Amino acid sequence: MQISKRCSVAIHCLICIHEFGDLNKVTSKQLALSTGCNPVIIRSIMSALKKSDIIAIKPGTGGTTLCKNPQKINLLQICSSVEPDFLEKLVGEHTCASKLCPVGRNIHLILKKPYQKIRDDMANSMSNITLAEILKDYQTVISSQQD
Amino acid sequence: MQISKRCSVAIHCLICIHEFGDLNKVTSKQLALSTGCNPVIIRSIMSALKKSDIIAIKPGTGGTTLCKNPQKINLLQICSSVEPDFLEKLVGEHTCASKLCPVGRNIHLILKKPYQKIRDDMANSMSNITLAEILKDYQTVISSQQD
DNA sequence: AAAGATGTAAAATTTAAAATTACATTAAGG
DNA sequence: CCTTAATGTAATTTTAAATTTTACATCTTT
Repeated sequence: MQISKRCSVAIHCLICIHEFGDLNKVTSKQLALSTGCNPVIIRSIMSALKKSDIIAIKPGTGGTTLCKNPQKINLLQICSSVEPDFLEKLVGEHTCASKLCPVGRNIHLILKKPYQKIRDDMANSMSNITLAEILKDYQTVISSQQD
Repeated sequence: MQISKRCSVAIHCLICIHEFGDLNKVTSKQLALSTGCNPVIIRSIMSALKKSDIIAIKPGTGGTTLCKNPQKINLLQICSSVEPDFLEKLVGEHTCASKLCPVGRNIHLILKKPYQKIRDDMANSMSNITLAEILKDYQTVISSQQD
Protein backbone atom coordinates (compact mmCIF):
# COMPACT_ATOMS: atom_id res chain seq x y z
CA MET A 1 0.00 0.00 0.00
CA GLN A 2 2.90 2.36 -0.11
CA ILE A 3 6.42 3.19 -1.08
CA SER A 4 7.96 3.56 2.33
CA LYS A 5 10.84 5.62 3.55
CA ARG A 6 13.11 2.62 2.98
CA CYS A 7 13.37 3.48 -0.70
CA SER A 8 14.34 7.09 -0.02
CA VAL A 9 16.86 5.99 2.57
CA ALA A 10 18.30 3.45 0.12
CA ILE A 11 18.80 6.15 -2.52
CA HIS A 12 20.39 8.41 0.10
CA CYS A 13 22.82 5.63 1.04
CA LEU A 14 23.66 4.81 -2.57
CA ILE A 15 24.57 8.46 -3.20
CA CYS A 16 26.82 8.45 -0.14
CA ILE A 17 28.46 5.21 -1.20
CA HIS A 18 29.11 6.53 -4.69
CA GLU A 19 30.40 9.90 -3.52
CA PHE A 20 32.44 8.90 -0.48
CA GLY A 21 33.12 5.20 -0.98
CA ASP A 22 36.26 5.63 -3.03
CA LEU A 23 38.16 7.61 -0.43
CA ASN A 24 36.54 6.47 2.81
CA LYS A 25 35.11 3.31 4.24
CA VAL A 26 31.33 3.81 4.40
CA THR A 27 29.85 2.04 7.42
CA SER A 28 26.28 1.54 8.59
CA LYS A 29 27.01 3.77 11.55
CA GLN A 30 27.96 6.66 9.28
CA LEU A 31 24.96 6.09 7.04
CA ALA A 32 22.74 6.02 10.13
CA LEU A 33 24.08 9.44 11.12
CA SER A 34 23.69 10.86 7.63
CA THR A 35 20.15 9.54 7.07
CA GLY A 36 18.95 9.98 10.62
CA CYS A 37 17.72 6.45 10.98
CA ASN A 38 18.78 3.50 13.06
CA PRO A 39 21.90 1.49 12.11
CA VAL A 40 19.79 -1.69 12.18
CA ILE A 41 17.48 -0.25 9.52
CA ILE A 42 20.49 0.75 7.46
CA ARG A 43 21.94 -2.74 7.74
CA SER A 44 18.66 -4.32 6.69
CA ILE A 45 18.49 -1.98 3.67
CA MET A 46 22.15 -2.61 2.80
CA SER A 47 21.60 -6.33 3.16
CA ALA A 48 18.69 -6.17 0.69
CA LEU A 49 20.72 -4.13 -1.81
CA LYS A 50 23.52 -6.67 -1.52
CA LYS A 51 21.16 -9.57 -2.28
CA SER A 52 20.18 -7.74 -5.48
CA ASP A 53 23.85 -7.28 -6.44
CA ILE A 54 23.56 -3.52 -6.32
CA ILE A 55 26.26 -3.11 -3.68
CA ALA A 56 29.05 -5.21 -2.22
CA ILE A 57 29.72 -5.22 1.50
CA LYS A 58 33.12 -6.17 2.75
CA PRO A 59 32.44 -8.73 5.45
CA GLY A 60 33.89 -8.48 8.91
CA THR A 61 35.81 -5.26 8.51
CA GLY A 62 33.00 -3.33 6.86
CA GLY A 63 32.77 -0.85 4.00
CA THR A 64 30.40 -0.72 1.07
CA THR A 65 30.81 -0.12 -2.65
CA LEU A 66 28.56 -0.02 -5.69
CA CYS A 67 29.01 -3.09 -7.81
CA LYS A 68 27.19 -1.88 -10.92
CA ASN A 69 27.34 1.10 -13.21
CA PRO A 70 24.87 3.71 -11.85
CA GLN A 71 23.27 3.77 -15.31
CA LYS A 72 22.34 0.14 -14.78
CA ILE A 73 20.68 0.81 -11.41
CA ASN A 74 17.12 2.08 -11.46
CA LEU A 75 14.46 2.94 -8.89
CA LEU A 76 12.44 -0.19 -9.56
CA GLN A 77 15.42 -2.35 -8.66
CA ILE A 78 16.17 -0.32 -5.56
CA CYS A 79 12.60 -0.24 -4.34
CA SER A 80 11.82 -3.89 -5.01
CA SER A 81 15.03 -4.84 -3.25
CA VAL A 82 14.33 -3.01 -0.04
CA GLU A 83 10.57 -3.59 -0.10
CA PRO A 84 9.97 -6.77 -2.07
CA ASP A 85 6.17 -6.63 -2.26
CA PHE A 86 5.73 -2.89 -2.65
CA LEU A 87 3.87 -3.29 -5.94
CA GLU A 88 1.34 -5.63 -4.34
CA LYS A 89 0.86 -3.24 -1.46
CA LEU A 90 0.57 -0.24 -3.74
CA VAL A 91 -3.21 -0.50 -3.92
CA GLY A 92 -5.22 -1.50 -0.88
CA GLU A 93 -8.31 -3.66 -1.06
CA HIS A 94 -11.11 -4.25 1.39
CA THR A 95 -11.38 -7.94 2.15
CA CYS A 96 -14.67 -8.29 4.02
CA ALA A 97 -17.08 -7.61 1.17
CA SER A 98 -20.36 -9.51 1.44
CA LYS A 99 -20.67 -12.77 -0.49
CA LEU A 100 -24.43 -12.14 -0.65
CA CYS A 101 -24.03 -9.14 -2.95
CA PRO A 102 -23.05 -9.79 -6.57
CA VAL A 103 -20.68 -6.84 -6.45
CA GLY A 104 -19.18 -7.89 -3.11
CA ARG A 105 -18.72 -11.44 -4.36
CA ASN A 106 -16.73 -10.33 -7.41
CA ILE A 107 -15.07 -7.06 -6.44
CA HIS A 108 -11.64 -8.61 -5.94
CA LEU A 109 -11.75 -10.20 -9.39
CA ILE A 110 -13.03 -6.99 -10.99
CA LEU A 111 -10.31 -4.82 -9.48
CA LYS A 112 -7.59 -7.22 -10.56
CA LYS A 113 -7.18 -5.94 -14.11
CA PRO A 114 -7.20 -2.16 -13.49
CA TYR A 115 -4.97 -2.51 -10.44
CA GLN A 116 -2.48 -4.68 -12.30
CA LYS A 117 -2.33 -2.02 -15.01
CA ILE A 118 -1.50 0.60 -12.40
CA ARG A 119 1.22 -1.63 -10.95
CA ASP A 120 2.72 -2.28 -14.38
CA ASP A 121 2.73 1.42 -15.25
CA MET A 122 4.30 2.23 -11.91
CA ALA A 123 7.00 -0.39 -12.42
CA ASN A 124 7.70 0.98 -15.86
CA SER A 125 7.87 4.55 -14.60
CA MET A 126 10.31 3.64 -11.85
CA SER A 127 12.51 1.56 -14.10
CA ASN A 128 13.08 4.64 -16.26
CA ILE A 129 14.73 6.59 -13.45
CA THR A 130 18.37 5.63 -12.99
CA LEU A 131 20.77 6.24 -10.14
CA ALA A 132 23.04 7.90 -12.70
CA GLU A 133 20.49 10.68 -13.27
CA ILE A 134 20.08 11.19 -9.55
CA LEU A 135 23.86 11.36 -9.03
CA LYS A 136 24.09 13.92 -11.80
CA ASP A 137 21.42 16.06 -10.14
CA TYR A 138 23.23 15.71 -6.82
CA GLN A 139 26.48 16.93 -8.33
CA THR A 140 24.75 19.86 -9.98
CA VAL A 141 23.23 20.90 -6.66
CA ILE A 142 26.53 20.51 -4.80
CA SER A 143 28.59 22.50 -7.28
CA SER A 144 26.03 25.32 -7.27
CA GLN A 145 26.40 25.53 -3.49
CA GLN A 146 30.17 25.91 -3.67
CA ASP A 147 30.01 29.25 -5.49
CA MET B 1 2.38 6.84 1.30
CA GLN B 2 -0.30 4.61 -0.15
CA ILE B 3 -3.49 4.11 -2.02
CA SER B 4 -5.73 3.00 0.81
CA LYS B 5 -8.76 0.77 0.88
CA ARG B 6 -10.95 3.87 0.51
CA CYS B 7 -10.38 3.89 -3.24
CA SER B 8 -11.37 0.23 -3.61
CA VAL B 9 -14.43 0.78 -1.45
CA ALA B 10 -15.37 3.84 -3.52
CA ILE B 11 -15.23 1.82 -6.74
CA HIS B 12 -17.28 -0.93 -5.11
CA CYS B 13 -19.92 1.61 -4.12
CA LEU B 14 -20.00 3.25 -7.53
CA ILE B 15 -20.64 -0.14 -9.17
CA CYS B 16 -23.51 -0.78 -6.74
CA ILE B 17 -24.96 2.66 -7.36
CA HIS B 18 -24.80 2.18 -11.10
CA GLU B 19 -26.22 -1.35 -11.05
CA PHE B 20 -28.90 -1.02 -8.40
CA GLY B 21 -29.57 2.72 -8.16
CA ASP B 22 -32.18 2.83 -10.91
CA LEU B 23 -34.53 0.32 -9.29
CA ASN B 24 -33.69 0.66 -5.60
CA LYS B 25 -32.68 3.37 -3.21
CA VAL B 26 -29.02 2.79 -2.36
CA THR B 27 -28.25 3.81 1.22
CA SER B 28 -25.04 3.95 3.22
CA LYS B 29 -26.32 1.10 5.37
CA GLN B 30 -26.70 -1.17 2.33
CA LEU B 31 -23.29 -0.15 1.00
CA ALA B 32 -21.80 -0.85 4.42
CA LEU B 33 -23.23 -4.38 4.30
CA SER B 34 -22.05 -4.96 0.75
CA THR B 35 -18.52 -3.63 1.28
CA GLY B 36 -18.12 -4.91 4.82
CA CYS B 37 -17.09 -1.56 6.21
CA ASN B 38 -18.65 0.86 8.62
CA PRO B 39 -21.57 3.12 7.50
CA VAL B 40 -19.63 6.16 8.74
CA ILE B 41 -16.73 5.30 6.45
CA ILE B 42 -19.18 4.85 3.59
CA ARG B 43 -20.75 8.23 4.30
CA SER B 44 -17.36 9.92 4.39
CA ILE B 45 -16.47 8.32 1.05
CA MET B 46 -19.86 9.21 -0.45
CA SER B 47 -19.51 12.74 0.86
CA ALA B 48 -16.14 13.06 -0.88
CA LEU B 49 -17.53 11.72 -4.15
CA LYS B 50 -20.39 14.18 -3.90
CA LYS B 51 -18.03 17.12 -3.46
CA SER B 52 -16.31 16.05 -6.69
CA ASP B 53 -19.66 15.91 -8.51
CA ILE B 54 -19.30 12.21 -9.19
CA ILE B 55 -22.49 11.27 -7.37
CA ALA B 56 -25.60 13.03 -6.11
CA ILE B 57 -27.06 12.20 -2.72
CA LYS B 58 -30.71 12.90 -2.07
CA PRO B 59 -30.72 14.73 1.25
CA GLY B 60 -32.91 13.69 4.15
CA THR B 61 -34.59 10.70 2.61
CA GLY B 62 -31.39 9.20 1.23
CA GLY B 63 -30.48 7.44 -1.99
CA THR B 64 -27.52 7.94 -4.28
CA THR B 65 -27.09 8.23 -8.05
CA LEU B 66 -24.23 8.78 -10.45
CA CYS B 67 -24.30 12.27 -11.86
CA LYS B 68 -21.82 11.74 -14.69
CA ASN B 69 -21.40 9.37 -17.57
CA PRO B 70 -19.20 6.47 -16.33
CA GLN B 71 -16.89 7.14 -19.29
CA LYS B 72 -16.20 10.53 -17.75
CA ILE B 73 -15.30 9.08 -14.36
CA ASN B 74 -11.75 7.77 -13.93
CA LEU B 75 -9.68 6.29 -11.13
CA LEU B 76 -7.66 9.45 -10.61
CA GLN B 77 -10.84 11.42 -9.93
CA ILE B 78 -12.17 8.75 -7.58
CA CYS B 79 -8.95 8.31 -5.69
CA SER B 80 -8.13 11.99 -5.32
CA SER B 81 -11.68 12.60 -4.11
CA VAL B 82 -11.62 10.05 -1.31
CA GLU B 83 -7.95 10.55 -0.46
CA PRO B 84 -7.02 14.09 -1.47
CA ASP B 85 -3.28 13.90 -0.88
CA PHE B 86 -2.66 10.34 -2.01
CA LEU B 87 -0.15 11.43 -4.64
CA GLU B 88 1.90 13.29 -2.06
CA LYS B 89 1.83 10.30 0.25
CA LEU B 90 2.69 7.89 -2.55
CA VAL B 91 6.40 8.10 -1.88
CA GLY B 92 7.69 8.32 1.66
CA GLU B 93 10.69 10.39 2.64
CA HIS B 94 12.89 10.34 5.69
CA THR B 95 12.91 13.74 7.32
CA CYS B 96 15.70 13.57 9.90
CA ALA B 97 18.69 13.48 7.55
CA SER B 98 21.77 15.17 8.95
CA LYS B 99 22.43 18.76 7.92
CA LEU B 100 26.15 18.10 8.45
CA CYS B 101 26.31 15.72 5.49
CA PRO B 102 26.13 17.20 1.97
CA VAL B 103 23.85 14.35 0.92
CA GLY B 104 21.63 14.65 3.99
CA ARG B 105 21.38 18.41 3.52
CA ASN B 106 20.14 18.07 -0.05
CA ILE B 107 18.37 14.73 -0.24
CA HIS B 108 14.89 16.22 -0.16
CA LEU B 109 15.69 18.54 -3.05
CA ILE B 110 17.37 15.75 -5.03
CA LEU B 111 14.43 13.38 -4.68
CA LYS B 112 11.95 16.03 -5.75
CA LYS B 113 12.33 15.58 -9.50
CA PRO B 114 12.31 11.78 -9.75
CA TYR B 115 9.47 11.48 -7.25
CA GLN B 116 7.39 14.06 -9.05
CA LYS B 117 7.87 12.11 -12.27
CA ILE B 118 6.57 8.99 -10.55
CA ARG B 119 3.55 10.90 -9.25
CA ASP B 120 2.81 12.34 -12.66
CA ASP B 121 3.07 8.94 -14.34
CA MET B 122 0.84 7.44 -11.68
CA ALA B 123 -1.76 10.17 -12.14
CA ASN B 124 -1.67 9.63 -15.87
CA SER B 125 -2.02 5.88 -15.52
CA MET B 126 -5.01 6.19 -13.21
CA SER B 127 -6.73 8.78 -15.36
CA ASN B 128 -6.75 6.29 -18.24
CA ILE B 129 -8.90 3.79 -16.35
CA THR B 130 -12.58 4.70 -16.48
CA LEU B 131 -15.51 3.51 -14.41
CA ALA B 132 -17.14 2.53 -17.71
CA GLU B 133 -14.47 -0.12 -18.33
CA ILE B 134 -14.83 -1.47 -14.83
CA LEU B 135 -18.64 -1.65 -15.19
CA LYS B 136 -18.22 -3.52 -18.45
CA ASP B 137 -15.90 -6.04 -16.79
CA TYR B 138 -18.38 -6.43 -13.96
CA GLN B 139 -21.19 -7.20 -16.36
CA THR B 140 -19.06 -9.72 -18.22
CA VAL B 141 -18.26 -11.51 -14.97
CA ILE B 142 -21.90 -11.49 -13.82
CA SER B 143 -23.31 -12.82 -17.08
CA SER B 144 -20.73 -15.61 -17.17
CA GLN B 145 -21.91 -16.67 -13.72
CA GLN B 146 -25.52 -16.94 -14.80
CA ASP B 147 -24.83 -19.80 -17.25
C1' DA C 1 42.08 -13.12 21.15
C1' DA C 2 40.56 -8.15 20.74
C1' DA C 3 38.34 -4.61 18.05
C1' DG C 4 35.14 -3.01 14.94
C1' DA C 5 32.20 -4.17 11.74
C1' DT C 6 27.86 -6.72 9.72
C1' DG C 7 23.61 -10.07 10.28
C1' DT C 8 19.35 -10.83 12.23
C1' DA C 9 15.65 -12.05 15.55
C1' DA C 10 12.47 -10.30 18.84
C1' DA C 11 10.29 -6.83 21.56
C1' DA C 12 8.78 -2.11 22.21
C1' DT C 13 7.39 2.14 20.40
C1' DT C 14 5.31 5.16 17.22
C1' DT C 15 2.28 6.37 13.67
C1' DA C 16 -1.47 6.02 10.55
C1' DA C 17 -5.78 3.95 9.14
C1' DA C 18 -10.22 2.25 10.26
C1' DA C 19 -14.07 1.52 13.25
C1' DT C 20 -17.03 3.08 16.64
C1' DT C 21 -19.76 6.24 19.28
C1' DA C 22 -22.47 10.11 19.61
C1' DC C 23 -25.25 13.55 18.11
C1' DA C 24 -26.87 17.22 14.76
C1' DT C 25 -29.37 17.85 10.49
C1' DT C 26 -32.50 16.90 6.70
C1' DA C 27 -36.98 15.76 4.18
C1' DA C 28 -40.79 12.78 3.33
C1' DG C 29 -45.03 10.53 5.21
C1' DG C 30 -48.57 10.11 8.27
C1' DC D 1 -45.97 19.02 13.09
C1' DC D 2 -43.93 15.18 14.71
C1' DT D 3 -41.99 10.67 13.74
C1' DT D 4 -38.96 8.07 10.93
C1' DA D 5 -35.16 6.96 8.21
C1' DA D 6 -31.67 8.80 6.23
C1' DT D 7 -27.10 11.74 5.76
C1' DG D 8 -23.19 14.85 7.96
C1' DT D 9 -19.49 15.14 10.92
C1' DA D 10 -16.59 15.52 15.15
C1' DA D 11 -14.22 12.94 18.61
C1' DT D 12 -12.64 8.78 20.56
C1' DT D 13 -11.15 4.02 20.50
C1' DT D 14 -9.28 0.22 18.29
C1' DT D 15 -6.42 -2.06 15.08
C1' DA D 16 -2.71 -2.70 12.05
C1' DA D 17 1.63 -1.54 10.12
C1' DA D 18 6.05 0.58 10.11
C1' DT D 19 9.98 1.91 12.67
C1' DT D 20 13.09 1.86 16.39
C1' DT D 21 15.40 -0.33 19.92
C1' DT D 22 17.66 -4.07 22.29
C1' DA D 23 20.33 -7.99 22.23
C1' DC D 24 23.42 -11.08 20.64
C1' DA D 25 25.77 -13.95 16.98
C1' DT D 26 29.23 -13.79 13.40
C1' DC D 27 32.93 -12.34 10.67
C1' DT D 28 37.83 -10.52 9.45
C1' DT D 29 41.81 -7.88 10.15
C1' DT D 30 45.45 -6.70 13.41
